[in-house]
Amino acid sequence: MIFALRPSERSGRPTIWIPLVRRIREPFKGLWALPGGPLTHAESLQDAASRNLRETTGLAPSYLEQLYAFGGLHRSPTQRVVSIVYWALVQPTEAALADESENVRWFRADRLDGLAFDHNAIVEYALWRLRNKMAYGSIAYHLLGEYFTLAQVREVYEAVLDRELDPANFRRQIKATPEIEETGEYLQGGKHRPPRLYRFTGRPGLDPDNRSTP
Amino acid sequence: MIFALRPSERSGRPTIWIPLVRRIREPFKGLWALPGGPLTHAESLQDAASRNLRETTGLAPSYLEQLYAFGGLHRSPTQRVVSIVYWALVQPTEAALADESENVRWFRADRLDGLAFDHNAIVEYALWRLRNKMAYGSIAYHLLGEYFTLAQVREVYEAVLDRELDPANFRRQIKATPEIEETGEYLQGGKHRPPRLYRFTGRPGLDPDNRSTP
DNA sequence: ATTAGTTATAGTCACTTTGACTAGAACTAA
DNA sequence: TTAGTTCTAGTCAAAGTGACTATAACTAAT
Repeated sequence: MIFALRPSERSGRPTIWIPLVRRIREPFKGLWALPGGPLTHAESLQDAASRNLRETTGLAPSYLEQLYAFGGLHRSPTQRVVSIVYWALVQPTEAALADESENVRWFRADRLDGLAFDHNAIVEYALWRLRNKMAYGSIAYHLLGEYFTLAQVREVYEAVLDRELDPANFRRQIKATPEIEETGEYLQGGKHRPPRLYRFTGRPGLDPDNRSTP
Repeated sequence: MIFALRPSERSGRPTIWIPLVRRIREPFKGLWALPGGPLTHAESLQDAASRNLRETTGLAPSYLEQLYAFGGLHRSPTQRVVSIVYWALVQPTEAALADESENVRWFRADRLDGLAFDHNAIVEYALWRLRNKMAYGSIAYHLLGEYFTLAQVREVYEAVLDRELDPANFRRQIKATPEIEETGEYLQGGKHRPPRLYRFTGRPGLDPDNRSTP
């Protein structure tokens, strides 16, 4: 499951979107589903997730993490399927490059319905995890480019948490995190005072399965 | 992976222990390993975890949650193995009933070394998750019986976080959580003022894979 | 019966964090 | 030059936290 920021159709403010692929065979032929594919013998779980991501959407994520292993008995009507689901965050520049076609399209993550299999529940759970991680850790920056303004960070938080935040208080909190670095640059071109640009210097935590990989 | 509270050999204060099983065949024959087994076609992931737990140790956990899916290429020297690991908390009364034998024995979770496969790394990760969950959510109570004193809760925190906590401040925090209910009972038999007994009224969150199960 | 020892429990105090709010700074567009 | 907008720095009260003190309530020893 891939999360990316895109401007809302109406307000133009950033919202959370995910790409889905259309099922071209049974079961659930014609319905939209999460991209995915089989695990081969020669690749780790994370490598398989990366590869499937690239093959179906052409995306290379800046953040990739295991979400959950789903293995209920009746997930697919035809056979027993165990899905080890990963979720990714991609930066806007990346997301813009994603292949879009008749069978691959972006949707707003909070307005999905009628997906194949149990994919609606999976998206729900991923959104819940995203909100949790956001409230605690430093993950919002993987949805932005290398340089960003504090207002952009706030918009990410507002999009994910679905509520407005006080600009002054939010700024105070972000500036207290040591991983955010001030740059000398300013974003020009707005119709107002130009905001300072910042940079994220932290590294995402390694997945436990990859810790001992050389 | 099963966590339970047991008194330390030296200090007698509660510490975290897990049961391990001895490998009776190659690879890693003779080494200690986490209990586990195959997933059959007719059971969900959680059911399989429960069953394997019961079959190897005789335990029925009061708390069971998916930990992580491990699928690195070289986890086993003989074949490719993907392990979907669950972790459980059991109450002391339960833990005392566990089968112990030549090939099943309890170990201190923080003093393990030389386990089979990548099981050392898995235990490390589980302990990290346990500490995290403990600091935030209400999970410590699943390691205790139905009734407990606030000092017992504090000892659980101290065992998992591996540091001492101020009794007065800890008490203030716990009493602020609405899920902890005062009972009229007191624990008798100590050589000092008898502490009040409390009860935990919260329910553990459902695993996402089981949400739609009837 | 009294006292010492131990833990339970309540409370104080300084310090930090948080949410609501005010105000000035710095830019663009009219 | 002025109005409009956002950026940015503050203030202030409320709530939470860590260190600490003091009293309550029991048991065991004298």
